Amino acid sequence: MVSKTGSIREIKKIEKKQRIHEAAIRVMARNGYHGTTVSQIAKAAKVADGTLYLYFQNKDDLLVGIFDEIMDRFISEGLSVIEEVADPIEKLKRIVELHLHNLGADEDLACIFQIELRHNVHHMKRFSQSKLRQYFNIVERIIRDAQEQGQIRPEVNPWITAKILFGAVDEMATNWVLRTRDYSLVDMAKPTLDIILNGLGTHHEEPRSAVAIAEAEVGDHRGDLAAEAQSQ
Amino acid sequence: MVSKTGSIREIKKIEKKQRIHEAAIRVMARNGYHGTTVSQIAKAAKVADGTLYLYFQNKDDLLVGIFDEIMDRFISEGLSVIEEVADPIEKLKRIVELHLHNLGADEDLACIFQIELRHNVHHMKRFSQSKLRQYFNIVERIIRDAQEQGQIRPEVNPWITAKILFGAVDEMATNWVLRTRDYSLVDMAKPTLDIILNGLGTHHEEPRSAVAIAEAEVGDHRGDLAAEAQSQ
Amino acid sequence: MVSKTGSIREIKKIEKKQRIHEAAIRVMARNGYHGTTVSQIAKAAKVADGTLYLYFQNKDDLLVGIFDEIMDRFISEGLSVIEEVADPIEKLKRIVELHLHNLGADEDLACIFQIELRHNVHHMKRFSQSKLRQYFNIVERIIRDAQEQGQIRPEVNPWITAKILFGAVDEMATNWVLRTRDYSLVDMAKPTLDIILNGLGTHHEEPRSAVAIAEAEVGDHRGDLAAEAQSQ
Amino acid sequence: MVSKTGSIREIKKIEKKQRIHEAAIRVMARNGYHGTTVSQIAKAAKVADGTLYLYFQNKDDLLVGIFDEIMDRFISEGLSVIEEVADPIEKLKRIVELHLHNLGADEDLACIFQIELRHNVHHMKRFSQSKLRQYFNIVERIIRDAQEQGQIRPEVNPWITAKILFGAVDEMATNWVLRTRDYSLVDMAKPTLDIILNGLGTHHEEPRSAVAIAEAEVGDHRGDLAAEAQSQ
DNA sequence: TATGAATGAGCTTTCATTCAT
DNA sequence: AATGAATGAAAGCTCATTCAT
Repeated sequence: MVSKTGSIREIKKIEKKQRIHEAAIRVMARNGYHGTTVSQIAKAAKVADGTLYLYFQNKDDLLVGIFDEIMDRFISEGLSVIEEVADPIEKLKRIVELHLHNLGADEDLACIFQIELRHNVHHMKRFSQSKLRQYFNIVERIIRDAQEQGQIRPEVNPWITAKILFGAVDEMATNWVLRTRDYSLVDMAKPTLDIILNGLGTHHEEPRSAVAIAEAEVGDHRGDLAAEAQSQ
Repeated sequence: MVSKTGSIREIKKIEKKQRIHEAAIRVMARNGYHGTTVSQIAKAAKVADGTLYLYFQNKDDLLVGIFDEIMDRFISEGLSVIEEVADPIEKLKRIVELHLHNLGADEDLACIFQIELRHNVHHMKRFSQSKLRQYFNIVERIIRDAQEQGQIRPEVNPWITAKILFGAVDEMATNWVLRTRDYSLVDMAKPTLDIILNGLGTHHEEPRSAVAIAEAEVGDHRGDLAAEAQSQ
Repeated sequence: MVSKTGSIREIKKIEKKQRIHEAAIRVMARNGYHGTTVSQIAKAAKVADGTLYLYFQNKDDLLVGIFDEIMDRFISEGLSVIEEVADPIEKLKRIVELHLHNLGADEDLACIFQIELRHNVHHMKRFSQSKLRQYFNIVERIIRDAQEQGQIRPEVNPWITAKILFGAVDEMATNWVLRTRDYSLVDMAKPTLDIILNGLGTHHEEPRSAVAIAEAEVGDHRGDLAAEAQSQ
Repeated sequence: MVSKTGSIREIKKIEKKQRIHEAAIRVMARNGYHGTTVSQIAKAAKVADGTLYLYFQNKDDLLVGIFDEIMDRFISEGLSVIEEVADPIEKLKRIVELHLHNLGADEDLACIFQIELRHNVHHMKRFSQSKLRQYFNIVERIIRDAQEQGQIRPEVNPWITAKILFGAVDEMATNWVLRTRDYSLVDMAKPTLDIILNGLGTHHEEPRSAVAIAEAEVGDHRGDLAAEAQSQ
């Protein structure tokens, strides 16, 4: 009576949970949270309606689960990425690029993350607390480090700065989702970083930040970008 | 067949429409769009359920109507505000301040604007098009003017810049709504503008904006957000 | 204070009642009783919604009023028509022709009469009693006369006979309404009468009834009719 | 994913659909289509309101389903009945008898069939097309056969004849429903057939049908309808 | 573990009718 | 007599959730 294949079953269980997650993301990205029925998700995941309730408490819990999964992945990826470099400014760059890269790589996921997860105050609060707060804490830590190293003006508030950075990046992502994704989201990282990091910089020491220099390398692509932006 | 009291009735009609709008904002701010029933709105507006449908096609149209009303007010106010000054940088500052002032003055309105109006892709698209596009066009226009006058670096993309500015301000507003509004929203205008305008600026003329200097005076209380916010 | 124009007002009142009747027939013929709102009728009659209730107790009463009006007209016309001839068989012919002529002359009226007035048991009962009973009584009386004069077999039951005649004529009318009225309804009178009167006749005295002879005069039109019928 | 008890469930499903049909017929016969709520039908069928929608798309589809079911049964019964005899006239007699027998055996069904299924033009059209057309085609075919065998006058139009026959039978049925069914409906078959078949006949071979002779035996009780009807 | 038929609360919306003007 | 804005009861339908199999 003792299950000898416990671990295999465990894997299958995780697989099925994952399958339901994936299905939910696909269906909800197209129909929205309230426009999607539990039956639709079940059908897309190729399980029975009732089976969903073996893995999730209710429809809402499913959405929350998706959020937590996304955030866990984002954070662990973010942590490993910033470990690769020592320079705080470079860390910020990498985080923003990863953020936009991840969303830009999965349109449905981006749609869920930018819109469906925020469909009411309750979700928004949950969204802005817990996991997202970790994200902000990491960013704030880096900003403080940069301030200590004289790369960012000492007088700016790290919390506000993190908000501004996130807000700008978030707006880029949302806009990309709503614009039927007809341009590369990750390409928005550089111009965004240019402006904000420049705004944060201590310009008297070094008139142009490392970012600005890196940006300068992009060179003539800027014209493309501007053209693209205006063609929307 | 002709109404003798046409004008009076017309006024009453507008008043009632306004009353329903107000009621909807109050109730939806607390319960969310899907958590609010038409009956609840009707009761809050002190009209019968059916009366709502004399003024709005359906529940969704009611939300759309609120959005249009808000945006019309914001835009007309914004236009009159930027006419008062000639300097483009000053115009941007005033717009941001007005934006945060308006939302900060009505918590329920801010909640509707920041969250409920965006509860699905359909609304988001409507939100980002039409009226909001006017808003962006105005901001872009000012940015271009500032570039021509040498106040903003010529190489930044006005479209992206407008997005960044809006994203930062929007994030400030959303955060304020989710944080149970325990600090002054409009006070977020200055630090936000400081960073972004600084990032946009041609730093050789004026190394530090007046805002940055004012900010610097606040000193070292940066750890405490509320203090920071209120100290502005 | 005494109305000197009482009679004129009375006329206007009747006119308005008539106008509402007409409007109701037009609108209901297209949308059906339940598919038509009181407002639609009011608008078509160019009166306010509330005005309808000055002339009718409720929506149902309006339909009943239409029925009574139609029947009164049909019966009075029928009575005057049968007075013009003495022969009972000829009377029956004239009644059937009048019946189909009246309905065939007004498509909307036919639609109301054949379908909307019968939309539930309650109306059907009212329909088959009162006014329609007068109609049947007249037909039965003529059938009895024809039996006394040896034109119709004495053993047939006048009540059943009247039902059969009405049923056949009624089916013709209903079919015409449903078939988008692409043929002449009154043309159905002769072949219908041919079969039924022939079935009622005392064929040993006169192998062909007067009707059959009259019908023979139609001659070659029969081919047209058959062709038309089959083309449906 | 595969149901092990598929066949049993399938049977139960059909049974439940049937149960809902029955319930709908009972309730609608008393209250009419518009006078009956979905909840009433569900309660009568002893299922939940929502269960109805697992078997029918909407309230209207339920009515349509009933119609199709009735017609399928009528037509298959009709086909088997007319195969039992070779004589076309006898076939017509049997069809009419079956028609009135079926309706006369279930008062509620008759009520639905004669009245509720025809409650607006849309239903009438659906009623007169599709299934009912099959019925008419069968009757027309028999009439043509009878014409070829010299039993029905060659000059009568089969289409019109079928309409007259149906109209007469239909009126009998409707009248029976409205008359609180205080006599036997199937007894109306003989006198109806007597008149119409006599009207269609080629009277030189057999001056009087067997039906007419049988009818003649009833004698002089013709004043009393019930007696007449029951004496058949 | 998995199923999916069944549930029934709860929603939006309609519209005949009223009544203050 | 005429108006038409306001009413609110009432209905059809959906769908998250349950539970017998």
